[in-house]
Amino acid sequence: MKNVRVRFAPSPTGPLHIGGVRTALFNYLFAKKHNGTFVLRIEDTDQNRYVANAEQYINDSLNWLGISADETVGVNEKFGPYRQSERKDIYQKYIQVLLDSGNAYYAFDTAEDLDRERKGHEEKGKTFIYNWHNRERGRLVNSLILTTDEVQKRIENGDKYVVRFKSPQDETLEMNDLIRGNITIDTNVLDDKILFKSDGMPTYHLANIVDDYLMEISHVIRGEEWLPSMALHVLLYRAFGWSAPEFAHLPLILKPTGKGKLSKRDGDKLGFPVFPLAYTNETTGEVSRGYKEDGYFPETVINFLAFLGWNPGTEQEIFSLQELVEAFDLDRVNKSGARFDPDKTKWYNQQYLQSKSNDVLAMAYSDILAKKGVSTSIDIERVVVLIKERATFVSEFWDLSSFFFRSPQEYDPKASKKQWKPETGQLMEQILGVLSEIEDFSSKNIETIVKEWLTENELGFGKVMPPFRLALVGAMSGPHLFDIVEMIGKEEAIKRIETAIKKL
RNA sequence: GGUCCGUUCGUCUAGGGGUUAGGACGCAUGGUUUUCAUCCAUGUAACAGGGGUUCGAUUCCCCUACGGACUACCA
Repeated sequence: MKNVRVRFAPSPTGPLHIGGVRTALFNYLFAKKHNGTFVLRIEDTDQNRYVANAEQYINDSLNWLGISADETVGVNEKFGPYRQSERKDIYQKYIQVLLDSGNAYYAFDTAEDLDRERKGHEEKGKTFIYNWHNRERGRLVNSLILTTDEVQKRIENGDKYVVRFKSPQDETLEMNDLIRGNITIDTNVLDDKILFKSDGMPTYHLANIVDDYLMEISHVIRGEEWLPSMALHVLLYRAFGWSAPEFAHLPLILKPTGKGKLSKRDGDKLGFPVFPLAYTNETTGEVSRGYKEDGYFPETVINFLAFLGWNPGTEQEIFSLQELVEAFDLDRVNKSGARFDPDKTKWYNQQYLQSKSNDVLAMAYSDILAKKGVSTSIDIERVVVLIKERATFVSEFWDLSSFFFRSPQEYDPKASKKQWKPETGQLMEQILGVLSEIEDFSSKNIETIVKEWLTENELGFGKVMPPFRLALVGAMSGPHLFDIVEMIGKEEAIKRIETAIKKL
């Protein structure tokens, strides 16, 4: 494939949803697979919805995931500027081209008039389409109906106007989508879309086509919500006399349950993030959780996102970013929407957590301990070795290992009732004696000696070991008991047993 | 309502004219661990329905149903 250039073109209206992140990822993978260029363009043509910190958020998210753009604001600005708000004069120039060639026209209809038309049609069970059906009826006010003089007068008069695309009549458009194949559309059902707004800004449609052309975009990979606009876009390329890029429309990410596409509310309701990074809405102060802050690794997010709508056709499910680049292929992207499954994301994180080296995990855990104000002489890495296999998130480490750093604050009531019998105290007194005499306080040695003692005295394992664990841990869970004994040391072990005897 | 797109286990999906329709998550059971978790094994469960085409259709075609997107001077 020659000179692949793709773009991710979000509008900075808030935090980047994982659906958007997935689109960015697929663009990135496709670009890298073909030694191409991944462009990030900021589509900020809607001044009303603009959110100041959103652009930074987009960059931070892509950086965290390791899929930063090759070209964007401040980076290799070969075709800049990369913010559409800074390209106004360019659009002005190109809309004039369309006006001159008769592919676009001025329209003076007010929003209220159009609303009335829509409602009127609706009441009659009809659909209002702003195109040749209505152009000639005289109810619309535009340069196709008005004389040149009238148009001129209105503009000079300062009348608000928009520029609309003049869509062709009676034509069947055949288009190709890399994922969906042939798509046919009758141009008679097409709206004469607004290309230029009365505030002097282009709409998405115009800006998008002009920029993709000028930035030499070869493949447009975007969400399925754009499929209905594809005809307009193809027509625009034709009107300009440009050859259109290839299109690929990605399937949507759907709610885990119920109807519709994944939204922020689903995350709130079911308890999972829908954003890569936590985000604070500056006006409402509302905080949305993020995958990063929830303890997911960037590899996890990349991996599960890649598998939403794509698969390699093999049984391999764990892919690094580099492996994804090699395996990725638009041919293997699905057509239908994928329901989001939070359970599977956890499974991915567990897989990645297990594959992390102990010192890396120990470092992450040290940070958590420091924040909790826990200081210890215990080797954190040794703790990590003992607990990591039962964890999905680093954030679970504390609950899995707090007993290494401090004696039990309380005893699990259910376990106490079941394991601590009237004669248990006596047995624990005995084990105290056994422990205090052990010189080589290593897990193996303690285990051997305690087991010998149990056998010699014909004591049941089930009578001694569970309360022993309860005394040290406070619950019936945790790593191998003798590993815990070794780790906390003789003195502490004895202390904990004494406390348990008193308390239980 | 209109237009377009889609439909394989609960979920993500593989497959594709003749298969015991495969894998993963989840769930269940058993084993390991005299704890819990992990791990391992096993099980659970699907081609939306109806017509064609064909010797044969889950696979190709049509219809219906259902789902989704779009239908803004938002992207």
